[in-house]
Order: sequence, then C-alpha cells, then structure tokens
Amino acid sequence: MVTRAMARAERRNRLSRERVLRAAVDQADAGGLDELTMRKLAEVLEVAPMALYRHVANKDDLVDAMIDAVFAEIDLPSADGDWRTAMHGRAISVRDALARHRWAIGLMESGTNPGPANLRHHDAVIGSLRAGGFDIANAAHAYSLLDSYIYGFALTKMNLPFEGSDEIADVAQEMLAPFPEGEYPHLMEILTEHVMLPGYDYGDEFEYGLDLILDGLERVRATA
Amino acid sequence: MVTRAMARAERRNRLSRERVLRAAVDQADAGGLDELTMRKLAEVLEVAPMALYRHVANKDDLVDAMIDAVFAEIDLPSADGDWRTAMHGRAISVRDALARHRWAIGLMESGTNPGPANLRHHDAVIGSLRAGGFDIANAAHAYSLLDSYIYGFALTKMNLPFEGSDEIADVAQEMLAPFPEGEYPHLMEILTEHVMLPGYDYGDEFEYGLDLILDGLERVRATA
DNA sequence: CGTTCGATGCGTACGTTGTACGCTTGTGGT
DNA sequence: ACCACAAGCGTACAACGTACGCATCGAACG
Repeated sequence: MVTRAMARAERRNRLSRERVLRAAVDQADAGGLDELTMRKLAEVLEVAPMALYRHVANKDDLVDAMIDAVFAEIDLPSADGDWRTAMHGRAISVRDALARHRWAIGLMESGTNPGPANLRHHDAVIGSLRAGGFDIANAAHAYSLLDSYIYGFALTKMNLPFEGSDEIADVAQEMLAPFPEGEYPHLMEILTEHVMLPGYDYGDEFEYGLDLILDGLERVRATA
Repeated sequence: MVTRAMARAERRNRLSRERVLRAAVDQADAGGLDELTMRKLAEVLEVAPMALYRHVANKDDLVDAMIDAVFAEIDLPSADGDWRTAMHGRAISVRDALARHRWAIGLMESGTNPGPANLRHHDAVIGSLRAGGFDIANAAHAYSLLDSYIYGFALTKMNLPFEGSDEIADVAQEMLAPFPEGEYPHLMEILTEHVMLPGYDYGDEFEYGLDLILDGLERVRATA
C-alpha cells in the first residue's frame, strides 16, 4: 500500500521533493536566487544540508524543478473562443507569475531540460493560435513575438530600481547625481514630465504594448 | 605629467582598470558568467588574485563596468533622419552586441548603477523618438515596447538549446523523448513542419517582430 | 516477535569561491 | 639620495556545493 505509508510520512515532518521544492521557491521569492543556498534551505526545513540530496540530484536539478513549478502556475490559454482574448489572458497570467517569482525571469526560457508544465504551456499557446486561424508559419511568428515581449517586459520591469511611483523621484535624482546636469536632456525630460507625474505606473505600459502587438497580429491573420 | 607615466605603465604589463575589464569581458564571452572568476581572471592576467582589487572594488563593480562596456559598443541612433530607420538600426545593433556578449543579457537593464554609456544610449533613443514626432507619452510607450522586445528576443534566443538548423532535429527528439508520444501535438507539428525545415533560422524572427512593432508605432505616431 | 532490507537522513571533509587585512616592493618627485 | 604613495601580493577565512560512507528507522515478512 502506498497511500497508507505516504499519509504517515506526510503526517510527520518527513522530507519530500515537494516540500523541498516549495521551501526553495519561498526562499527564492523572498530573497532572490542568491539567497537560495542548499545550507539555508536545509536550515529552514530543519534538516542537515546533505539530507536534501536524497530528493534532489543537485542544485541545478532543483532549480529546473522550481522553474517548472512556476510554469504550472500559469493559466493555459483555451483553444476555443477568441484567440485574442486567450493570448491576452495568458500574457497577463505569465506576467503575474513572473511578478510573484522574479528570480525565475531569465530562466524560464532556459532550453535545457524543459519540464512537462513548460512543454504543455507552449503546446497550448501554439494550439490556441492555430485554432484561431494562424497558419504554421504565422503561429511561429506570433509565438516568438509574444514570448519575447512578455519576457522582455518582465525583465526590464524587474530591474527597475523603484517599486511604486513615490520612490521614483529619489531614485532618478540619485541615479543622475554623478553626472553633469544637462548631460542627458531627453532622459531628464521623460523622467520629470512623464514618469514622475502622479498616477504613473510602469506596469501600465505592459498592456499598451501587448495590445499594439495583438493588433498587428490580427492584421497578419486576417490577410493570410 | 600624467601622460609620460601612463605611457611607461602601458609599455610594461602594468595592470589597469581597462586591462582588467577587457580580460573579464573576454573571459565571460568565452565561457559565460560562471567561468568569470576573480582567480581565473588573475591567472589570465598573470597576476595574483588580490591584485585585481586595486582596480576594481569587488566583483559586482567589475560586472557593472563590463555592462557599461557593452553599452558603449552599441551604435547610438541619430536624432535626425527617419526615426524608423534609426530605431531599426539601433535594434539590430543591440541584438548584435548581445550576441557577442550573451552573458550580458538579463543584466543590461539592471537598474542599479547604470553607467554613462547606458544613460547616453537611452537618452539617444528617446531623443530620436522625440525628434521623429512622438510626444512624450508615446515616446515612453515606444521605448518600453521596443526595449522589452529586443531584450526579450535576445533572452529567448540565447536560451535556445540549438545553434544552427542542423542540430534542431536531434535536440527536439531528445527533449521530447521522456514524454509519451502525442502528448504535445502542436509543439510537434510546429517543430517538424516548420522549425526543422531546411533554411529555417530562428534569428529571422527578430526582424519580423521588429517590423510589426515599428508598423504599429508608426500608426500611433501618425494619429497622435 | 525478531529479522532483514531499502529508504531516508546525517557527519565529515574537500575543493572552490569572494575578499579583508596588512606587508612588500617598486617608482616618480623632490 | 630619499621619501611617500601606489601597486601588487600572501595569508587567511567564511560560505558555498556536494562526494562518500555510516546510522537509523519503519515496513514487510517469516
């Protein structure tokens, strides 16, 4: 009997791949990938460092599994219904997942060892495009374009040195402080007369670009 | 006199920030960021590890400087002439620089400690857009969209598990091997009937998406 | 109930990394 | 000829990933 044994294992604080994975993701969410060390992870789990290696081949294996766990959090686009709303929804879903797990940005597309959730996700995206009327070549184009934009946006947004609109002024000041005034006039202009205005949120740019891209893709699809 | 002293220093194999930087970039180009180690770097320069620290505050400082060196390699878009050709050219230039320095992808937009070349580059991009007729808000939109796409494309392309079109078949086979056949039909279709066709090069996707985005931006600019 | 055996956890140890600290050596200016 | 400062180095340490082999424990079986 497996269930009986597993249940007991669960009841006690038995280690398991799942527990290690969850703790690792939490760790990385909290402090970035740098804070994820096997030793600290073991400490959180109240276990000796080497105990982890019964459930994980090595750190790379762990990280691969973590990435697939993030993919599993992303809503799959449906193949029926409007392709455009499906793509829009999946873009938002990816963005949100990456916002929850900033450490994953830059690793998600790591071609090496794609996990099942990764493959299923991409399969569903292509399926949705094909069902929406894109031929193979255009589905490939759309897929590449959308993915590049989504991950690129996450990347640039992640690296922004400010979080809310309040801190922007301070950060901008500090960033430009070492340089002579008037050295970067256009940067200065866009900062003072756009970015620093109340109500600005860089996150809003995401849907703007997404819609522009989806408009372009619809045009391609219609004339194919 | 500074020049005299500097000249002598140059003539001999004196260490300098420039020399350290160049060697570090070479090292990273060759083997990725993981291969860039203060100790190996010192070895290449025929110097003791700690000697480096006279010219570099620490490894992070070194990496920041390396990133700015990459920015310095990128052609600045001109503010006069067609905005569209300027943007197209700078996109290609960024792509090429990132192809030469794959380790830099994912770090380029690191908001912390932007160097002068970085700021000058972004200032020129915004300047070119403004001169091309974009108002402030639309320049911000265009800037965000283009940057996201360019970096995102570099990111996804970098992580592709294959290099030329020859290896694709093998890699695809290996990647899908652990999973039941027919599990990912759309992925399979696009691989066998598009990606694996002779003449396919993922790099070609870049200009396709770029043109689609530029078309969209032109439409925005015209109706603003 | 006693034995056995595989799964799980752990202690120790090693090689590699970044880098703090203070000494040594060489060099340009006086 | 001297000196002061810059440049390079030797030693040392803490933190990391992880190889290797032993200890332990619970389930299954006789």
